Amino acid sequence: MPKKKKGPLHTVETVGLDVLEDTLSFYIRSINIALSRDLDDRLEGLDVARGTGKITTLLLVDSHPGIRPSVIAQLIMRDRSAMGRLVDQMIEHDLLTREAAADDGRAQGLHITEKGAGLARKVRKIATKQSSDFFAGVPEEDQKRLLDILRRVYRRTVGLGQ
Amino acid sequence: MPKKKKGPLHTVETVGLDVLEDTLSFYIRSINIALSRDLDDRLEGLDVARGTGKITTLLLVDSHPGIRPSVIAQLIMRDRSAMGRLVDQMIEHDLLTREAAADDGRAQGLHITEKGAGLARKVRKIATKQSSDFFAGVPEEDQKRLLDILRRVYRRTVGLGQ
DNA sequence: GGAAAATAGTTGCTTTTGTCCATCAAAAGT
DNA sequence: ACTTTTGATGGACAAAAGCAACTATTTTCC
Repeated sequence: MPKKKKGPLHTVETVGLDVLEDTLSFYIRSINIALSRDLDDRLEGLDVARGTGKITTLLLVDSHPGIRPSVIAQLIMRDRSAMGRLVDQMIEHDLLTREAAADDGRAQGLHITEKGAGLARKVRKIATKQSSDFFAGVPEEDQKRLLDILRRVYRRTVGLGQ
Repeated sequence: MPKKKKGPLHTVETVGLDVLEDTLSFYIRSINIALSRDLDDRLEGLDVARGTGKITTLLLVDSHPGIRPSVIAQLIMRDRSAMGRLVDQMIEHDLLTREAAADDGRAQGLHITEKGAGLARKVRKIATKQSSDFFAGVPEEDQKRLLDILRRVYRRTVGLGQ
């Protein structure tokens, strides 16, 4: 009979997650934390640290010149004031420019700068690399399926038809 | 020929997500936001609002009496000081109690209160309900597979053997 | 044509949260 | 005995998110 090891009853290895074991929210939340930290590390010093939406904003402005802040806000589920501040930051870092929209006096159009475009290229690589790293060991087919499901859930949540 | 509709070039419906379209982090982040807000709504007034780890803590303490704060901290990926404050809050709300661990003078064991146990029962229902609501329209089999993948990624991230 | 409602954006404020750092006590390893 | 980890606490600080109020423009609709 093995010697009784003294120590805590419940350790990280032995505890079950209760009902959370089969629940979306727990995993999503945890993985989100892990993913964010990891991304911060990978973006070290890249002017776009702390993924509060900067990455999405950067890429969207790069691929959709003239896009409006409010559109991005909806996509990243933030309110306009937060979005405004985000844009301020990025302009200070010389990643974007802001112009009045031609057709609507209330709105603005965002445009990428040279520096922003360069950064966008790097960020694209990093983001896709991270994704595939986290998927290490998961069969290609499952990856696709997972992304598919998440995409569907996301689109429904944001209020886009499937 | 259809009349040219004036309006912004890029709308929420028409923009693509660039490279993020196929990237884990974006969806995880967004869905996390949506999920958190939704959960807050469902937990309205339930003493465990704002899901910063309270839910996980509550359930874990309920199903693992005597569990230590530091173990929970690891599972929810927070540092001990944040965890301590979390426990403080929950003790104030009379959901938990804190005792010195019998076998280790530094450590504590957490225990659930009556009130906490009652809340845990409600929270379990709410959490599973939310999960299935978000999965609406996704075939059972895919749900299982998705959770499976997320579980694997999570366990690896926290540092548990597969 | 004009009043009312909706939309885009900005600003200020408050609250929450998380992180960093130092400290202290106990345990484990040498 | 000593040094090094580990568990927990407290303070200070910074980032971030949510709210509400306000301006300016546009759209709606009577």
